[in-house]
Amino acid sequence: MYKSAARPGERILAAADKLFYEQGIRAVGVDTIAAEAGVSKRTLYNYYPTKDDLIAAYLTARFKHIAPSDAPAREQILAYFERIEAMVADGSFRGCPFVNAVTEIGDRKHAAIALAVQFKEQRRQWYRALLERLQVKDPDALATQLQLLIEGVLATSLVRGDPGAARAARAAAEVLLDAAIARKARRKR
Amino acid sequence: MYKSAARPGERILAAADKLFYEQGIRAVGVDTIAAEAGVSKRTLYNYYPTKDDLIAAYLTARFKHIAPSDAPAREQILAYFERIEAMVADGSFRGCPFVNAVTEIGDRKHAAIALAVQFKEQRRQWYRALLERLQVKDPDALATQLQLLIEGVLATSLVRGDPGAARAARAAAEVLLDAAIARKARRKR
DNA sequence: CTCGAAGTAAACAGGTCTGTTTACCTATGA
DNA sequence: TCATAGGTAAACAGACCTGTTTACTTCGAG
Repeated sequence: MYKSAARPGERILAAADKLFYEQGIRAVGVDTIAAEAGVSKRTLYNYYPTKDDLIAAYLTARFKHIAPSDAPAREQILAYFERIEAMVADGSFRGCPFVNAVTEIGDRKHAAIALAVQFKEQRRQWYRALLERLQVKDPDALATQLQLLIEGVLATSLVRGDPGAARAARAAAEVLLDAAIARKARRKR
Repeated sequence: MYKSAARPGERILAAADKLFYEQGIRAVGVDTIAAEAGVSKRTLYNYYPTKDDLIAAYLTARFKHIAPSDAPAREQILAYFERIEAMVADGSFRGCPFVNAVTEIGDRKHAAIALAVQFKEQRRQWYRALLERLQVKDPDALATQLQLLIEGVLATSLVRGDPGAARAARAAAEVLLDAAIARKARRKR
């Protein structure tokens, strides 16, 4: 039984996602979101009692876990840089939504800040798990370093939409991986 | 002949710098800046005809060239990570003002975006010059990679004010430097 | 002494924002 | 049939924003 393309709640969230990400959280008003969703403001406030709730819902929805894969760990790690490169190349990239939210929000007690911290840590753990499979010496430290490269690519690509940054980061990640694996091998000898 | 602690124009810029950086460009209104500077709004608009002019002046003032130094190149590079670590540790760090401006502004034709791009490129060239002194194989590529680490540290420290990120980045930079120098040495043999 | 530049204080104009309210509509299930 | 849940449309309240204007003050140079 189809009532419309999607339920109001979903359409609102989709509109918020598009507008918040493309234009920024502070730059977009609730009226604009309601119009984009094809929904009255009354309905929007029925689903999300405040704009802050909508912001939190937007980030929560972006908080996707990465599907586990059996592909080689090294390839999975490097593939992430390639995905960013593709997003930058097609012009749809506007930085990391979580970092942007932290920049825009100011209030450190806003739910969005905690979500951002959690998201980054979840990603770091994802790297760490892959690195453990590679049996590098200090997976935790290397995971942090790889994530620093990722963050660097996100920020750099926001400022200057040049896919070259992602390629450079990928190359740097390879150097770090090789160094960690070589050290391990040396230790093994 | 002292008229007051500082000229109105300088006080306005100092107030704008403090408030824009600490709270964000969009979060701070001109009234607040005028009050902080101890200046009437009329005077503020006399010095900076629009808020955008004030934003541009704020970023231009942040656009400092790094003083040339005779210290060893490698130490100069690593010292930058330590400076960031110190800023994060004392709680005064709120991200890179240029990246924040790009995030907050939206309009790609705003003078602030060009300033941000120039600033990042200027920094990259600074690394490149130092790396040339170290005679690494591809100073340009390595400069980009080091800057990615820097950007990563800035973003990560904004989200989570943990000085550990800066230390991890410093360690990663050392690995990249060592790898580039070792490759060079190997090539020399 | 006086004139003009540069400043203050405060109101105002016109716009936008979040959030509320009012009045109306429409489909569905008992 | 008809009550009701859930929706629309549009006005409204109150805050805040950028930028302008008006009227008044202060102070130094000629």
